[in-house]
Amino acid sequence: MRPEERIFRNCLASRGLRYTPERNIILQEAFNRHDHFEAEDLLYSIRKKEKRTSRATVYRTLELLVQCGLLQVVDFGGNSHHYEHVLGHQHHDHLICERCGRIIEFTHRQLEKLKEKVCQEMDFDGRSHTLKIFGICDQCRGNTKR
Amino acid sequence: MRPEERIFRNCLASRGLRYTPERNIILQEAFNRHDHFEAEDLLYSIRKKEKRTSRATVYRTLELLVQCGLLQVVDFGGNSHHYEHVLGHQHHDHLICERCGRIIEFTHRQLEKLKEKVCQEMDFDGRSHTLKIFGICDQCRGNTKR
DNA sequence: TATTTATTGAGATTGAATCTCAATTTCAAC
DNA sequence: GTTGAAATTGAGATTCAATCTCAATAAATA
Ligand SMILES: [Mn+2]
Ligand SMILES: [Mn+2]
Ligand SMILES: [Zn+2]
Ligand SMILES: [Zn+2]
Repeated sequence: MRPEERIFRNCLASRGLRYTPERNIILQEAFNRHDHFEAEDLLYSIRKKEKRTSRATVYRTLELLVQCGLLQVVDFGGNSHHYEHVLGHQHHDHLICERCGRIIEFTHRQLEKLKEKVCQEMDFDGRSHTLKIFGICDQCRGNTKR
Repeated sequence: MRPEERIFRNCLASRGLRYTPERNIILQEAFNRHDHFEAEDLLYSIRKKEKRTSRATVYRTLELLVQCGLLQVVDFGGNSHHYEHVLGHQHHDHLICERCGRIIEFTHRQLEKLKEKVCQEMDFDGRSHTLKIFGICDQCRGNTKR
């Protein structure tokens, strides 16, 4: 059994909820993807495969997947939420190209330290963070520096 | 003349646009505030003072104020945009208390350096960034550490 | 004054997200 | 395998911020 399925089953069971066919379809579709995606996209993909699932169930299930720690909402400033995998991905932040919209992931160990320092100085109990850097990606600059 | 008014007038003039009474009211109201605010709040405040202004004009004018560099959109993850002053405020980032919703501003000079480093390593021309740290504020922890 | 151009506002529209509730499914107990 | 309680689903209604439409109005210009 795929690890995400086991986790989802366990999480649901521990809350007295059921692993239904609809939830299975949505889980599969969410983990077939390997980029950031939107709820409406997911719904569209599922319907294209003639698997009928309601919009309400998609939204409800994505919320459950977030609660179970399998997915995460990530906000790129548009008018809709985006989701990404948590399972199998370490924490990372994002570069966002303002010209082509490309999203590039990165991690930087110093950022974690800096976060600790800021929290200490501000007497804040920081639990999580998001850093987004907006600019122009290398492709859009035609691979010329600056 | 208040500096924000001069800037707004100049910016509008340079684009062949007019400084109207409605735009004046909205500018004033936006700069009376000294925290993060939403378009609907602003509209409500204006109407409470019996100054009739349409929702469309408020949204349109806020957009102009952003384009003129007087305001900035800042996203706290809710379902609506928030605005904050740019004029008279240096760049800063935000701590967001997940219990009481309080927004705390901070600046940290190392963050700018780190951003430069990340951009260099990733071959990305970074123009701006936002860092949000989510957690629990000192007040919500009852002023006890951790 | 006449003409052009920008602006406004009431209301319609969009679109993501949520809600409602009757019908259906699931599961455990008998 | 029948029964009943509890969870789940889906079609469609609803919400809400934000945007759009377009006729009426105001301001600038000739
Ligand atoms: Mn990501
Ligand atoms: Mn701020
Ligand atoms: Zn790009
Ligand atoms: Zn707090």
